[in-house]
Amino acid sequence: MTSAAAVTAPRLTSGPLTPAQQRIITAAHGLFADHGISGTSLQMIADAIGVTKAAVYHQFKTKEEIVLATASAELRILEDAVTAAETEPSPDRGREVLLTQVVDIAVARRRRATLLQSDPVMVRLLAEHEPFRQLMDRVYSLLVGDADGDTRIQAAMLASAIGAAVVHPLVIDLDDDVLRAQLLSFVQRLLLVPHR
Amino acid sequence: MTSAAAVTAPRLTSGPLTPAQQRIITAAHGLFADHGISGTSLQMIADAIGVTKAAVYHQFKTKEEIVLATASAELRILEDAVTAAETEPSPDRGREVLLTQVVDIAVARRRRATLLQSDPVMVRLLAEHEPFRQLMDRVYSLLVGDADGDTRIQAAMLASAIGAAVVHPLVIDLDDDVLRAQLLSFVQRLLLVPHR
Amino acid sequence: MTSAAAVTAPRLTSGPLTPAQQRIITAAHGLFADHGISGTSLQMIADAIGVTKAAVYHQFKTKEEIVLATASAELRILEDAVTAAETEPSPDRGREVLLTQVVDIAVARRRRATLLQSDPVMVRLLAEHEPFRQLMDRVYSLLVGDADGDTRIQAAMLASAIGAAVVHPLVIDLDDDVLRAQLLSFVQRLLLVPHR
Amino acid sequence: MTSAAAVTAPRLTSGPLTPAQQRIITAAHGLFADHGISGTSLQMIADAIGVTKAAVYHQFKTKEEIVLATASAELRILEDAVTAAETEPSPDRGREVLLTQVVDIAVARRRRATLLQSDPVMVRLLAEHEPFRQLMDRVYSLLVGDADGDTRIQAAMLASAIGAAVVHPLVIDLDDDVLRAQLLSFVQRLLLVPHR
DNA sequence: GATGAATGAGTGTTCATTCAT
DNA sequence: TATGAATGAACACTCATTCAT
Repeated sequence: MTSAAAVTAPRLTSGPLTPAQQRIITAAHGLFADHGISGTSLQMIADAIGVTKAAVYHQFKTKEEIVLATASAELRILEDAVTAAETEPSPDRGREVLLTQVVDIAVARRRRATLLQSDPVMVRLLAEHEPFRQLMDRVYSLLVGDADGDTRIQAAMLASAIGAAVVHPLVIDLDDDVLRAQLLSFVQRLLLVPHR
Repeated sequence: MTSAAAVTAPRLTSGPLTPAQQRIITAAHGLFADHGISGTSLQMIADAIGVTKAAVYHQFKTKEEIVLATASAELRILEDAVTAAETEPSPDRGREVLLTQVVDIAVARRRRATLLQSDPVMVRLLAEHEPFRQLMDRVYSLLVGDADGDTRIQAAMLASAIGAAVVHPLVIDLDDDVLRAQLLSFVQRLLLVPHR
Repeated sequence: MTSAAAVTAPRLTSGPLTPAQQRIITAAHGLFADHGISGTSLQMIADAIGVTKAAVYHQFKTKEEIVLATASAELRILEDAVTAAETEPSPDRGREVLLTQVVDIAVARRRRATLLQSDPVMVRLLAEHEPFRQLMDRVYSLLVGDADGDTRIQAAMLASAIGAAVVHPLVIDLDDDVLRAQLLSFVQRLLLVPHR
Repeated sequence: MTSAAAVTAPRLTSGPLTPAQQRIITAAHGLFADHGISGTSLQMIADAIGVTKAAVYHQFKTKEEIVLATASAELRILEDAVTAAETEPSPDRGREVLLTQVVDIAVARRRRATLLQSDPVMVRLLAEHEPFRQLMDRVYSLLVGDADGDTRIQAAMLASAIGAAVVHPLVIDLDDDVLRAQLLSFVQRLLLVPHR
């Protein structure tokens, strides 16, 4: 059932990026994370990779397209995790698999990942773009499923908390492996241990 | 000890705001939350309250001052909670008092609160401004104390979870009381359940 | 009947222009006539009157607004002629009065007038803006009335001849009075000589 | 005499256009008529025929060359009419033949023809390019010849009026044959019937 | 307290054009 | 023949900010 959904779910993006496009979105992503999307100009992106603004525009028709491409690059990784989780037989296992993978992704990508959750421009874009909405629907469906109210909220909080926690000042200089282990332990404790 | 710090800690802002200033930062805060700080122009703020740009400049010398004022308004509430927590005799009690209050604040103010954590402009401002840094030091000191890595991650998770969870799509339409109860439960489980 | 229409007909523009706005549209009109509307940049307009682009934008929100204002200035004169013609008791007299006045206007303003008929940007603007469309309806109603195809062509010839002739290279250096007399003669012969 | 001039007059353009070039100037002409020359970009032209900008540049070295080519295509038809008129023995007959043909051309090509008279870019180009100037000299020589002042102006006005009238809103949906017949009748009446 | 006018530097985007392939 | 990548200059427009009134 869950696996059936995975089969028909549309992928996020049109095609692979050219090396030139890759360089642009890599630079853009870093700048977006540092200055916010609105605070990042195309001039800054162009300067960062040593080309002209017009050259950037040759690869992407608009700034929005660049933003979308950075989001896609990030979300494609999440999509794979979701697809994997959807093949799990039980909702509980699916939820656990997804959160475990989310921890991995969040820790591994740290700073970059935050962009997706926090920047208002990105939030609006994700809310408006159908493929993104569909992916988030699948995520929520996995997290929430047929769970009761308490479990729903806890799953949502956990997902958010993981994303936000990995960039928190208190842990910013922590080793990746230590952080990942700790987070996984938290997830299991909070998700699985029944709440008295 | 903790209370001693509170005595000498400098307050966040110069003085109370005039009604005209209040109207400006109220409008600004809403716009910042919607479009980000970089994405909000003084023209938008002026339009939102029906005055001219120059009138806004009459109240605040720069845009940064407006941003600072919106942050101060939010953080002053947090400061009171911190000050209260610092008077508690035991670190454990202090932490609990702080978290309980923070949950209350976060739930009550919901959307507005995110701004402080997420917007890159705000993050930079908070990192650069001494009074903000001192307040955050007090917060972390209360949460973490002289703790090891595990506890730090715990605290980061707590802070992040509270901040992020209250604006999560899955809980955005939840009743305030339900959300507050859930968050408190979440906090307690993270704090109390021993970690093997 | 005709006069009744005049009473209710809406005027073309909102209000009188400030001196600063006047300077802008005067300069703009000349540049539009020389380089076309698309061929005239706001930089050119700003340079022509010795201010910055931003100063121009302080007076008019968009380039289109400037174009509209130049059109309005020109058409307001036409509107007065139309209003006068509409008070004439007989359609024939109304037509004659209008054409006589239009000849005067066209000759007096010469180059500037062409802009309205020829520039594709202006043509589109006039076609889209309701007040302009209404004025042209009144003009055509006066010229054509409930006439058949022949008369329509006659009217089109008249309007075109006047508009086009005044800027024709062969007459461009002609004395105003001579040109006006010729045009009037032309108009009368088109109108009076019966068509077999 | 008039015919002698025709023999030595240089033709307008270098040579016949390749099919690829034809497709380009056909598309360009339509776009020029709709958006003006300044308002038409090479990208628009390339898109209109489904090739790349660079492909267009492979056929024409500059945008000006495209504009020139569209003008040439139009003016070559006029040139034939002029050449025919120049073989007429009497100036009066020459004038009549020319205007008759101009009516035919103007009606048959309608919208496209206006471009030549109205667009400021085209006007400048025609004024600067020697072959165009020579053709216009021949036209004016035919129209004006040794005529007196009145006839000169009338002929000029007629020529202009015909060009402008065929695209006038009042006649835009009229049948070509009806329009042509009417215009011819006007021309004969105004040109030949003596003015009392 | 507030306004209108102005500015210099920037925004995202498009321009005509070139050139290696 | 045609393309894709690139560029410098320009485009319309907005920015935060200043200042005389």
